[in-house]
Amino acid sequence: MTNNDIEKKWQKKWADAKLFQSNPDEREKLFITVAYPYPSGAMHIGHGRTYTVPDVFARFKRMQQYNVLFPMGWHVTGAPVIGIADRIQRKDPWTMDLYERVHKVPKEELPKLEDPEYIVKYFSNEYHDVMSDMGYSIDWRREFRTIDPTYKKFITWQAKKLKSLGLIKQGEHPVKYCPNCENPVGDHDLLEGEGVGVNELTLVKFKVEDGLFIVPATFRPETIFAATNVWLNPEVHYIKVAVKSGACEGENWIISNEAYLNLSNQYDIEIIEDVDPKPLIGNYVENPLNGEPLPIFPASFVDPEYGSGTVFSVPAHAPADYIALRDLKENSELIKEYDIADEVAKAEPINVVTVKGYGEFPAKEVVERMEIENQNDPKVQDATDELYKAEHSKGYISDHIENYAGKRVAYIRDEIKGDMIEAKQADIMYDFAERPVVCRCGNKCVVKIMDDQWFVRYSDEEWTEKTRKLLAQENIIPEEIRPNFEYYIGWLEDWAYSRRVGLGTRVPWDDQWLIEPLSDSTLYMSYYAIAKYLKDMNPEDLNEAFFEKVFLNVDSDDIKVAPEIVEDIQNEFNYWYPLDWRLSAKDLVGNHLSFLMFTHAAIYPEEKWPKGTVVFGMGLLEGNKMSSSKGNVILLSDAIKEYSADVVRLFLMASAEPWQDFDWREKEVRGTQKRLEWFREFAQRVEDIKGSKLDLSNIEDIELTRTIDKWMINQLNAHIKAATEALEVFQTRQALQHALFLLKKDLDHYMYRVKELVDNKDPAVVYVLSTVLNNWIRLLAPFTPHTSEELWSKYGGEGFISSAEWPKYNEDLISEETERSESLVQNTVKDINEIKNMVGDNIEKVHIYISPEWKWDLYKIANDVGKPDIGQIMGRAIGQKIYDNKKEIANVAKKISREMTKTRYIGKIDEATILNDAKEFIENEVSSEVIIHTDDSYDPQNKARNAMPYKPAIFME
RNA sequence: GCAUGGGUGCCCGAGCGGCCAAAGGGGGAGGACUUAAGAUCCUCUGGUAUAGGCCUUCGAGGGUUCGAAUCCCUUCCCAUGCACCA
Repeated sequence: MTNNDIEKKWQKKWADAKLFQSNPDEREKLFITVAYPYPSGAMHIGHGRTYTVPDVFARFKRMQQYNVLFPMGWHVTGAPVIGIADRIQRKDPWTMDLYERVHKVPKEELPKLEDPEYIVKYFSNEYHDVMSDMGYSIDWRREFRTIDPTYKKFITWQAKKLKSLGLIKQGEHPVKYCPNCENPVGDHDLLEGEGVGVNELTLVKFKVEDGLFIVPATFRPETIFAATNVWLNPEVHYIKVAVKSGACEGENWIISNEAYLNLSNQYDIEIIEDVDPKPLIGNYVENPLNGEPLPIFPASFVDPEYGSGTVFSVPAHAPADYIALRDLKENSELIKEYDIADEVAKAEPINVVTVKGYGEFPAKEVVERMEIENQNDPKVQDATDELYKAEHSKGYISDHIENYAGKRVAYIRDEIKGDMIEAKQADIMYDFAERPVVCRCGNKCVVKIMDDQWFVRYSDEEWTEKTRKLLAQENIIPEEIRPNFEYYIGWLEDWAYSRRVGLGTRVPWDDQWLIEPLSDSTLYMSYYAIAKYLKDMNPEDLNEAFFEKVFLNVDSDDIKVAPEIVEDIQNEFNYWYPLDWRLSAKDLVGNHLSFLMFTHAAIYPEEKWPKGTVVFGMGLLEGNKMSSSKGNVILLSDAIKEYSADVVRLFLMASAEPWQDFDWREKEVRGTQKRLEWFREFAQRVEDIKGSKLDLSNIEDIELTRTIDKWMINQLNAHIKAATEALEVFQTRQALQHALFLLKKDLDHYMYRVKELVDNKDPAVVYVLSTVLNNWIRLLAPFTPHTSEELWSKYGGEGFISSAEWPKYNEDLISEETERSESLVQNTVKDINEIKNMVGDNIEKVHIYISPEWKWDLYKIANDVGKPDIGQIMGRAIGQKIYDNKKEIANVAKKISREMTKTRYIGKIDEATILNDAKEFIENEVSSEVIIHTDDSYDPQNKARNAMPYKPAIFME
């Protein structure tokens, strides 16, 4: 039988025994969930880690005899699969290749992926199968997809509930939008411009004449104080538009024809006529902030696509403006053409921002330092980036600017913007941070303001406060990310609740919209508790009254489900809730995990609030970021075939703590595999050593006398303790360090120490090894359940190991004294060999001198004093008359003072017995005869006086 | 830029006031076993030292302390997130 076969065998046995089907009972419950996957591709080892952590924890808690519920569902709502299906339909080569080669979809299945619903069905089935192959202890009766009619009913209730609480409202919001498709577009729908942000710009109104404005857009409204002129590009097609409604109603603006596309999606504007820029050049506009007249100049760098296609010039602080002005001053032809000689001559940079490291005109400095040739030099962008960054982070408004002087640029910007909007001197517009942004249909995208969008009001103060309280009561693992949660909960603005495209549930009161997919995943852990009942019910019966009763115990005449069934369902919910642990990836802290907290805080009473959150790190593959789209992944199903589920689980759990990034390195996975094989062989070896059938449920108890045997049991107990404590807080790596690696190291050491006894079936050794194995199989069961089941059944364990009792440690069997005894032996061997190396090897006898009683007394005194204070130690030692040679006491006290910073005092240990116990071993290790002295009757070189507690003196001859 | 986390030996990574020249793995060197290879086990892997010692090291600089990889300040560098979406 291969390992894969063995694993399959146990998975079937677990399923047949319904081992992981959890129902309410008398035991203490534990409810753990992990963010359900969005199955748009095959499961890879990164996902493997995510779902193995809760399984390990669930199995651990189950062995501690908790009633554990670990369910799973499929988040299939959202837009990505729509795009994927579309690309498959178009036979987009990159997508086809990705799904055939990376996700390994069989050729005959591939065409079927044209249907988005088929995609999620296909991959959620794939996930289900791989999760089973991994041996996850999931209660599959509660499995669902988020487009199941019953689930949609649940979401409908949730939506209405939030709305009735006043937490959903309608509003406006800028989105990436394709005018051709007439739809908002997500990043995955773009051909170009993925990840490009939408920036908020200030549209500043420079008056040309009453009611007519040139409206340049800027990131830096504070620089308006230093404007010297306005730029128009003579080669650009400008138009005049009328604003038909809103705060700017009745105004006419001059913008570029290209800007119209974007701006018309944000303002209610209408084109009046074309505008020839040339006659405008040389005319004046009015600076809204200070009423200064500013001339209009020509510039070729003005991009008609960005903002409004016009620019106001700040030569002191904007490199492009500085160069454009310099170019213009040198271009007599242009000056003549537009007859602007006086104006150009007068135009000089004006300072507005003071920034450390720069003088009065930073733009001039940067341009000159970078040796920028002219306004079309690509280095202009670098110069701009540098200066914008510096002025934003370190700049202050200069002293001559009224009202704002001395304020930090970073803080004052929004204030200036707000003041100007209030005074109708400016307004807001949005534009992309980078271009181009192209929809998959091939058209350029714009920023559109959607004004009938629904929002969840996460900005609501009262709600935020309640959520903060929820957070404060929660366990967060790792604790370090709690500040992140605090930050996000405070920072979250209103969240767009509705979308136009994708799979999902309709907004109940406005069915042109779908509920945004992150918003249908904020309360669904409750659904797991009851999913097994709902599966076979008529969705039409699941009205709001039903959910109100089940979750909130609100009575109603409208409930259509039979009362006794409702009661069962309600009881089950009340049994499992609140959720004990929620697990999810790091990148969901700022949205999903926070939303979950918000929603629970809003809908449920405090006793139903979640109790713990665990956040995951990411996965690396041989040191590189894992990414399906780049093909840099290993599918979990392949890894299972190659190494077996237990090896994959073991590696994923051992290589990093859940919240750290793990790195899948083939070499180390092989190492893990060998380790597990070693463990299987070890079990067999114990039986071989025993020489008869090993029966783990019937280990003959015997009294241990040898130090080394006690030491091994001591180590076992210490490792059980450490592993247990680590697992309680999800430290899978730490737990495995003890439960596998360090325990193995100790066992290796033990076997080495007792190698002479192993052949004689020494009863103490057999007892120790059987006890170790008995505990060890159980210790590893959460991590390698299949291997543990196999060994457990093979060597006489009772029942399934999955429900066996978690090893208990005996605190009395863990003592520092025992630990120190063995290190005394080890250190002595080490010291002897070290000296031997230096002295040469014509050594026949090694004499070991043990520290006399009075030195132990002195050590104790030194320890009581607690500081290397020789005077005080001496005083007490003499007072207690521990020894009559004061000079010798002083010498030793000095040594102890130094030593005690390195070796902690744990009380006296019986060094004579310990060393005599290990005499044979030491002799073997140092290949000489060893004589252990408790006095200095034979001490030709006067070495015995070097003997110190925990460190015997050594003499060789 | 803002927020959070982090910089440790050849590499990955633990440690977070004194048992720290620093766990554990990987890699490397040597040894045992074996006809040999592999597997396994043992030892070593900062420098130096003919009696168990000494010296230097935990991004850089400064400080607190009898004592700092660990605490405080300054500084440099790296990772992640910053939203309409899984």
